[in-house]
Formats: sequence, C-alpha cells, structure tokens
Amino acid sequence: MISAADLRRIAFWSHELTEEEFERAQRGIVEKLYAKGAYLCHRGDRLESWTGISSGLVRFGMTSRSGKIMTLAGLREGSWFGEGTVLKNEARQYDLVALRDSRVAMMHRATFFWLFENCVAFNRFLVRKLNERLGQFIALVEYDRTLPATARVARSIAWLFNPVLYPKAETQLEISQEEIGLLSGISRQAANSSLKTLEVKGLLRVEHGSITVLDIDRLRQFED
DNA sequence: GCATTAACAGCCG
DNA sequence: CGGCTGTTAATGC
Repeated sequence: MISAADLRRIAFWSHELTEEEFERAQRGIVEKLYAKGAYLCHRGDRLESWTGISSGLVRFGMTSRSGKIMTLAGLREGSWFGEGTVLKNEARQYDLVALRDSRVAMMHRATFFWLFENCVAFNRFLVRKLNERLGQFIALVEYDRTLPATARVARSIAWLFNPVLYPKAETQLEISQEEIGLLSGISRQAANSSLKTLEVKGLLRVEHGSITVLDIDRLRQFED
C-alpha cells in the first residue's frame, strides 16, 4: 500500500477527502516500477486499475499500422488516468510507455468504484479532469497538421503544466529535449531549436535536463 | 524549405 | 563515465 505522504504528494484530489475516504484510497493503491522503455500497457490490454504517476514520465499515445507514433499526452508526476476504461470495463484503446524510469500508483478497481459511489470530492475531481483532457484532445485535432513545430512544442509543454491538472506543480520540470521531442512528435534536434525560440521569446528557460516555464498563458496560446 | 537521421564534440552531473 | 546538448552534414518529402 502507498504511504500517506506519497499519496498526498501525487494526488491533490486526496487532500479533499475525509479521513475515512483517504484511508480507503490509501489501502487500495499499490506502487509499481517501470524501467525506461517499458510498456504499462499496450492497446488492447486489460489494465484493471485507475492509475497515477508517482515519479517519472510516461507517453500516452498509439502507434498506427504504418508504425507512426501519435502522442495524445505526456503524463508526469501527479497525472491520473484510465477512469474511462475502468468505468466502461473495456480494453485499453492506447499504449502507455515509460519514457524514463517511472513509479506508478495503481488503484484497485473496487476502491475506485467505492470512491466513485461515495465521495463527492472525488467526483468533482474526475469531472474537472475529464473536462481538461477533452479540451486538450480538441486542441490536438488542430495541432497535428496546422501548427508549426515550435507551436506544437509549446503546447506539449504547456499541457505538462496545466494548472487544473497539476495545481501545485513547480515551474521547473525535469525533462530532456529528446523526451520533449517524443511528446511533441518531432526529432530531438528540432525540439532543441524550438526550445531556443521559446526561450528567446521569454516563455521558458532551458536548462541541462530540465525546463522552467516563465509564462504558461503565452506558452499555451503560442502560434508561431 | 522544412524536418529527419546520423554523427560527433563538448558539457554537466 | 554516461547522458544530454548544440551543431553540422547528408538525405527525403
């Protein structure tokens, strides 16, 4: 079972639970490690748990039949996902791959349903979360073809700093330029050049192995 | 043109 | 040392 401190750290929704609800959640979660490159699940798998990222970075996406990869979202510490699959009790429609060594929190299906049936705060969180992700996926339709590379990088990064999904996130995030490329759907070299552009415009600061966001609002809307 | 892969030197932790 | 970054050259759509 996950420690209380870890649960508080990676799940801001847990702060709104009563003591009883919190303990139920805690007892229903186990943590698991995935090495860089390992799949948490493949499309078509049954992954029974509702899932949160405890540390590391995971790519949420799919691979087309021709082998082209499509990234739907990058999942960082504090990301929770899989409620759609758990609620509908169906197979996963996407792949989850660890981009670096990652620790993942798995909530048992029964615990998820207990919270879903009994806890208003938990449901408020789910609705907020689904709403943000829906907005993100709508933006993805435009993003994929229309926007130039730098704008796609800007959006991929902005999503990792979504204030609704990660209300307590630091402005700095440990992420390499290669990982940013994987999440943005471009090469490391192109990611490097886009990051330089965004840095010159004052939207973020590029550091060795990490970035610091300076202006999340402009980053989200960046178009050229 | 624009983006990709490959290669490599240099830097950081 | 191993991983990440910055840059260039060759190649493809």
